Amino acid sequence: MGTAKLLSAIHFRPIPFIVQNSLQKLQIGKTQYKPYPKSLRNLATDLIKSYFQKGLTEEAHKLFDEMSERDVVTWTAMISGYTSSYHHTRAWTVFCDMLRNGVEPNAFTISSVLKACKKMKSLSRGTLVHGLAIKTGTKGSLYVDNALIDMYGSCDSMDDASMVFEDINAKNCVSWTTLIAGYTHNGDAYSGLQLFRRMLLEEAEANPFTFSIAVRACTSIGSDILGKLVHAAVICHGFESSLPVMNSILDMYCRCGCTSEAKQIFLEMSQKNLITWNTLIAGFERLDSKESLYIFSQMESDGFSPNCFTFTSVVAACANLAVLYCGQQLHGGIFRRGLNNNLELSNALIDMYAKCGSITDSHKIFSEMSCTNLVSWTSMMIGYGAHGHGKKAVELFNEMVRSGIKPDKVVFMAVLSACSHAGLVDEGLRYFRLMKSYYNVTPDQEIYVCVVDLLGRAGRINEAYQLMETMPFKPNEAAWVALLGACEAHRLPSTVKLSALKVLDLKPNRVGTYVMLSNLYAAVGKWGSFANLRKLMRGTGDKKEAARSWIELKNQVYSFVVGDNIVFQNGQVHEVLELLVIHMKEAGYVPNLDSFLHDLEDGT
DNA sequence: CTAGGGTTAG
Repeated sequence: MGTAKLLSAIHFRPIPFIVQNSLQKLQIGKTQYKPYPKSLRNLATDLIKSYFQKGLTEEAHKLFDEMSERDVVTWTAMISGYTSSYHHTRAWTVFCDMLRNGVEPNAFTISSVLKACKKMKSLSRGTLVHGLAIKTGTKGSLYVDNALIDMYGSCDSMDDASMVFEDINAKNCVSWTTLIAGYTHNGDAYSGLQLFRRMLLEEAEANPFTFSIAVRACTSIGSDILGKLVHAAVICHGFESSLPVMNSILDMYCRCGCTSEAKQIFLEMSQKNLITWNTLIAGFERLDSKESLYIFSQMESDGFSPNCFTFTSVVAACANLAVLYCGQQLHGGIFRRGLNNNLELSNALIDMYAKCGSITDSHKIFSEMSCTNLVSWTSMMIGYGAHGHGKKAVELFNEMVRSGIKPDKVVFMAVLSACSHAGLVDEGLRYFRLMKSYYNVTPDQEIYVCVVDLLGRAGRINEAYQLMETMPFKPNEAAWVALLGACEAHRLPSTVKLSALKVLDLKPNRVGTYVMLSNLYAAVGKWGSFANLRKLMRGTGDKKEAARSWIELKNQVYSFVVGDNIVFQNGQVHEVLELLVIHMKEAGYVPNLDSFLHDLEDGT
């Protein structure tokens, strides 16, 4: 019976005992023909491999258990099967069993188990295997050495990775690429690029893999200048035809903010795939959300079908633009395509609905998710915070902790900001203390700014100022801006002046600060200082953009600034705005017209 | 039976 035939027979309905029968039948010939046992094992190994490829790990395990004779190849097939199907710990267990059974590992085994160590991020086990590789003489095989580089690189041990690399006398392309990737993934992209340069100088053979990781290194540094150099090298080596390489170049230009370069590359690319479109759409979501929606419509008319990556970006674009109707339409498309179970996409939808003002829809998505992660909870809490439901955000935090998810820095920023906007000062301060003492998260500068804001908004300016003095950082611009806003809101002219001057010291061109300060001078009748400051402001060359508001009405977004005659744009918009003003007055809102008057005098 | 690369969220 041929292997192929046997394999196809069990393809759809794997029944191990049938296989076992077949194997036993084959064993009849064992006494007559010596080579049979070996081919028998080969056949079983082929089966194991085939089971793993189909994702049938249990079947592979059963067959392995039923085998009377196993050689290195069989053991290795199990190890590499488990490793490539994300059962790293089981791969390790099999490896240990193998050693206990007295089977000596070969180069195949060692590189497979090193991959498992890499996935487990276990430096201790990886180092153990390194020693074993030396003992068994398998170190020296390029496969083993390259796997060692990769393992050390993934376990944040770049010195060891580099040592193994330098020890190889016949380095190949994989050796170079793996080490470059190691540096880049460890946040040391400069060393990665330095190595890449050395590689080109030594005229080692580079392939598309090498170039895409080099481009990625430039992206993580955020340097389009280096990126352009690598791009030139790509052209010199004739890898412009490689789609992965061009996709990473496109990503690099997007993330470095080079809008026109990104567009040009995209237009010039002779072949594009879904990843190409997704990269461009994701890039423009960050740079120009409106444009990313336009690109999305082009993609569909170009015959590409969006996947969850695509939708995640365009949903985020809707969140940035606060266009609810558009977001709802996308949500419909997501549902039709059955993508509504994707974790990242659901997280983006939570954020979108919250930013578009529909917090109930955010919660509906959140509550219907089959699995959630830290980001899901955080998005929901940020949504509640922005809608003024500080209590709900805090409740959610406690529920999250109870469900066994460990909070990180961003969650605490969400809690603190929610407390700040809901006036839950003491609650916020309690979490700030627990953050260090109980959750073991070290507060950074951004967290301190949140707490300054928390105290400031509540009018506890002195405490806010004290915290700024005692925090382990020199107060940055953001901290002073938070204090400045608080002082202004609580009408404390002397502290406004102090903090405004501090902000100007740290960021001389911040026009908003000049505006606040000049309004302050005007309020106390110091017209001379007021005029001086306004003059200074013009000298900064940084113009304050007029504050823009917008309203979405019947699938159309209308934006306007002070003084726009909205009746001309659309009578209905005007009506809606009038209604809003009535509601606001009913709710007791008294507009602050202090600064408004001065702006009129200034003629702006 | 063995090694390296391209797109997603707070």
